[in-house]
Amino acid sequence: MKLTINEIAEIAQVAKSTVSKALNGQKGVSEEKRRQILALAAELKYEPSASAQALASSRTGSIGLLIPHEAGYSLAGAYWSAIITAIAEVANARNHSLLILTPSSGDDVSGPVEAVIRRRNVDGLIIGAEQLAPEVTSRLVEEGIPFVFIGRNPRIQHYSVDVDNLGGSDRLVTHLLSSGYRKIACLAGPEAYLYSQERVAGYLNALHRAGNGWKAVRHTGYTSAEGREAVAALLEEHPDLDALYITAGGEFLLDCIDVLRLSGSDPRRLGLGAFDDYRFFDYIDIPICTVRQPLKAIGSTAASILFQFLAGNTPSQMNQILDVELVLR
Amino acid sequence: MKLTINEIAEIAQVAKSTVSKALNGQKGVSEEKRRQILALAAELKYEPSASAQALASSRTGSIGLLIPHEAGYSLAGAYWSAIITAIAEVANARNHSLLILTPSSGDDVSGPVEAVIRRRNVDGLIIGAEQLAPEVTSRLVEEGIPFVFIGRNPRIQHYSVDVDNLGGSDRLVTHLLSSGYRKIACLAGPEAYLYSQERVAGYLNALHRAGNGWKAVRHTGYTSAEGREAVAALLEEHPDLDALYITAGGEFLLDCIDVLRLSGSDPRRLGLGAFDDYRFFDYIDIPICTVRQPLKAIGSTAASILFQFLAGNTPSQMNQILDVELVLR
DNA sequence: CTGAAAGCGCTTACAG
DNA sequence: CTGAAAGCGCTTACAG
Repeated sequence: MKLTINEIAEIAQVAKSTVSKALNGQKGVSEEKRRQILALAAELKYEPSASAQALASSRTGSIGLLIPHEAGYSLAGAYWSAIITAIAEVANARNHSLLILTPSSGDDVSGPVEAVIRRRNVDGLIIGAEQLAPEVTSRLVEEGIPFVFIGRNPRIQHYSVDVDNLGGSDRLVTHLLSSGYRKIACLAGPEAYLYSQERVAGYLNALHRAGNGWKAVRHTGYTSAEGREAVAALLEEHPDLDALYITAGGEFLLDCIDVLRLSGSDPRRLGLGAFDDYRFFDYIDIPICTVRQPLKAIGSTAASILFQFLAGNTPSQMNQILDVELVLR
Repeated sequence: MKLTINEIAEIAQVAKSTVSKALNGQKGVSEEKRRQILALAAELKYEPSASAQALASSRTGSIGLLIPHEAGYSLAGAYWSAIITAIAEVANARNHSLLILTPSSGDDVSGPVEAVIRRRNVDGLIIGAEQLAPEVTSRLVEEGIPFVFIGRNPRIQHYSVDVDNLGGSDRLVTHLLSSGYRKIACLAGPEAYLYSQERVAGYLNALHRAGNGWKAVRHTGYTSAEGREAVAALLEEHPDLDALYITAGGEFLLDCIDVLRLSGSDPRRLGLGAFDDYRFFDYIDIPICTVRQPLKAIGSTAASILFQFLAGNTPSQMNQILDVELVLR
């Protein structure tokens, strides 16, 4: 049968409340009894029942990662995969479980959030921030469920971990300029996303600083069809462009390369830049410079901030901005 | 405050046991009361507390996915990422949460398993099967915690979802043969892994059926260093090989391609085959034929089998083998 | 069909 | 410091 706190109490000849205090490191137990009880629990390999503890203390011992469904489109699987691993590592170290929450296909993120609020099955949430409606997070605030953003949301001020989109973009475009390209067009993700805006701003900054007058920006959604159309349009409007900076990576980038190839223009002649790095870029026949995001650090930083909240502390900084790395090819 | 079954009972003017039965679809409630209670609960958006339900019923309402840490090496992030998504989808549909379990770095899989046994925080487990020690799963069996394998384990007979490694391998090598290659070497993963053995067997089958006498097999671990060394050794021992079949994909494959390039031999002249497909193979300058695994189906099938167990049913088939798809380039 | 009661395994005031 | 008791929000025999 399951080993409970009652057995421990009986064997140790103390009240179970004493066992509970000893195990949880609370004051009100003599050092001697504490040692005895701790030793006994270790010997018997006792661990408390997660659900009993959760019910009694109203802390579940688990945190949730809420992945917006659309994330699958814009980001390669590698993105969330690396982040999950990093979060799991931190959660492990803190003796917490990691719940993966994701809307049923077709639904938005409010479903899982409402479920979490009602079922009370996590102590806090890490949330992919883009495309989140303010109503959703205000529910979380009402209910006192702490959460941390990965990325930021233009409509919601909240604690977040993000990367230096502006600086990374600026440095990448500066590199393209220093490589001799002068007509660098920018293909960006949805205009509503903060990181799209920032990456475009970095692009414009770099051009401005270099005194480069030629510019062309186009926003697009992340579906294959939209991306292809956008590249085609850019090529048509600016047949003289000599470089293309795409503010996203993954599958989306591959779609763009497809169109470049089909257009008859030789992509190898074009300067190519992208945000998000993949090792396989080393293996394709087109040199492409990228900005690499510190995925593991994003995950572990977000988790650490959440655990600060759970411990009752408020982080000093609202937005944690992590550095990115330029990968030149 | 939290809306509980007591409030529902009070408003509906019935006992809370009646509410519980109505909500859980148990018999012993008049149709009329059931309708009333269900309507009230829906109106008030009542959902039971996960921890209270777990404690009282000793079912947690969540399942766990146990990812062996080493998986990160041998398989690209895409592998588990796709599987997680598929499992989450099924768990969602069944109103269950998905817990991600992974050993702390450096540890093996027994840590999370023992934690699950003691803390009782999942109803069942989906486990990456390779490299699992029989002692670990026998603990699960003792404790009555149901589990399903993804992949199979040579030392443990258990319910599993796997892909047709043998057939896929056979078909791929047969294709290489029909393309005119005659000296096809096979670089396989660790010999202890069942899928390595099966993929090699498929390779040998294809050669044998074609009456092709030339063969060369080498096993290797999945670290970058081991992989590189193995390719180099293969090239040295068999300078006349005209094709290479690598029974794994992802980062490992990229390491192998590195060595081929460095060796001075032109990889474009070589027939190249691999197990596991990635879209970016379309973009590298070496044509490479692959076997594509149905990742989503692996995840959702494993989850379905687990839920069958949880419902008290035993699947008719012990090993579910899913078809793979050849991708020719 | 209906409801009062006990119990799941903990935590947390509270009294001694 | 120590322990008896109540309570967390459910489920599940059990009696009516």
